[in-house]
Amino acid sequence: MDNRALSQVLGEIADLLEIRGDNAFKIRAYRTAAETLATWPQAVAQLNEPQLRSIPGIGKDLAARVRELAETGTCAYHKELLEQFPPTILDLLRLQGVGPKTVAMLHATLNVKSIDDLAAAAKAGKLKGLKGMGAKKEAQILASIEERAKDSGRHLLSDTAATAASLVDFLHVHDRDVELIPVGSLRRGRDTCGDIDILAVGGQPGLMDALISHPHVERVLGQGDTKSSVLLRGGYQADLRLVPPESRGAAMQYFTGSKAHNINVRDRAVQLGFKLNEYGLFRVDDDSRVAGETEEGIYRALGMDWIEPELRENRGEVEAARAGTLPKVITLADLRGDLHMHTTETDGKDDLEAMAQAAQRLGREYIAITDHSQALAMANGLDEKRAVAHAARVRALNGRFANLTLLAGIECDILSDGRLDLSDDCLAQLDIVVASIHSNFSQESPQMTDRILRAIENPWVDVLGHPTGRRLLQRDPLKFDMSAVMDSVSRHGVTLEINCQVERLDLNDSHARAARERGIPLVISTDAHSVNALSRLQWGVQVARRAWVQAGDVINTRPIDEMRARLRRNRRA
DNA sequence: GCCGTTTTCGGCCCGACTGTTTTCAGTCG
Repeated sequence: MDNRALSQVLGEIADLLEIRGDNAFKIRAYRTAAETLATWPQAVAQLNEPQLRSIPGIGKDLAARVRELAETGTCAYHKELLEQFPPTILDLLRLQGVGPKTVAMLHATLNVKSIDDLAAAAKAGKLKGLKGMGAKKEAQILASIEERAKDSGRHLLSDTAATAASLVDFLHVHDRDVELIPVGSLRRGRDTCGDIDILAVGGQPGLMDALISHPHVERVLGQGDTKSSVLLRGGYQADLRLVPPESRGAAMQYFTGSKAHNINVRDRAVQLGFKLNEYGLFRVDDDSRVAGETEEGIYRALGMDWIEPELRENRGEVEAARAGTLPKVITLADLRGDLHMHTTETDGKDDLEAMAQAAQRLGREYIAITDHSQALAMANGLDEKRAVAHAARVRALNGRFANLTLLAGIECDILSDGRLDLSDDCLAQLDIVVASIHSNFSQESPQMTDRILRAIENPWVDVLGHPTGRRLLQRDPLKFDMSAVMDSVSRHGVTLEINCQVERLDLNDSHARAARERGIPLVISTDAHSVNALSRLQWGVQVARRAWVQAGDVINTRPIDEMRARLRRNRRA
């Protein structure tokens, strides 16, 4: 069992305990353990009991549950809870505005067991009239069910990548020599992925049996000599295709997509008297093979430069590839610093020194410590006095970590009316201010637009953090006029963030591209709340690459002095 | 269920907002 699978079971136990109305601190213990294990750097299933107990938040009981899961693949306690509530009831908790109490009440009174049950009850008007429910609540529930339906069957990019990687590892045990290449939306780096497509170059048909024997396979959707599909635990569909070496490039090109990109490329092939399919590029008149072993060969034969997978969305890349004007997109190695992270001073899991040490180990040249401001009371946000004192502690660490500079910043809340949560006087004393929205998400567009514009006008705002507030597969972006906001940040020299939290990836690719085209500076930051999360920069880079972003567009690719000179507070004439 | 130079019990970040109420329960982060 990998760490994510273990973490998922513990998380489900927490959810079920919550629905059952169990002890809140016990629930929290399971929840924090789930979070810790999900990103733990070692394979947790390989650890023995004392090693497990040395992990913070894992005690006697949780260590035993983890050992049980590692050894048997299941856990009696989890099963016992699932006998009280069907597993589909957990989906209800993911609905915006529906929590454990509501789920328990709906289950007890209307025998609601799934999202479908709830939708039917809401449509029949059975919710209003129940304790604590009115017409508004019923409408809100229906709306969030609709929001969810849009995303059904999709998964976060990072989860998909991890699942694909574990599948590849598993298949390699059965055939060490086969080359396994994940393609599809995963290779294109989309923020969410529908299914997992893996090419097996030069593999033997026995590989199909191996796939089907994977312990996470719930159902075999189809099995043939060259293609098999399975449904994995967690709702992933995975397709494995055997490809002969001479078709390697053609298959990669074909199965990486996107569909729209491929249509455009095939159209180009037809114009030139070729036929392009997953086996190769062929001349129409005599069916002779022109290319197919490599993607480069195919694109070259079509008079194009090779196109980075992230760009293959038919957003002008085919034309640019023909003209030789494709961008040299940013890579992870281009980034020198990280300008958004939290510590135990507010809601981070690791303290200032630990974060600095980890950043140094990762080779960052500079980091900004940006803990929360006072409006986020539940995160123990900083008031002005604490903000200034915390900044002093951050600056005092400079010199302690070779080749790492620490900047004292804050992630300051944008209040409902657009004022900032701390005074200008306080913000002026810091090195960087990231301004973000964490409350009142449901304002209508005019009000929300005014709110953000007002915040941007504050002279001490350097960066707009996770600008659209979306949470992938959970919450739609805030409603506001993005174009007006981009005009304003452009005028005021404010930087827009690409936030690397895997469920945010905010800005998204198309907004980031629009920003880049307007010359708006970007920053790619982790928003890490723990040491482990500091390595998350790759996901933001993925978004940036899809947005045609080049190293020069991103301020944290610069050496520290140049980066600081680009911050709004240091740009005043 | 975890944790502990206040350690084997008794703590465990908690305020804002919404929709339902007539003083509050539930959700969010």
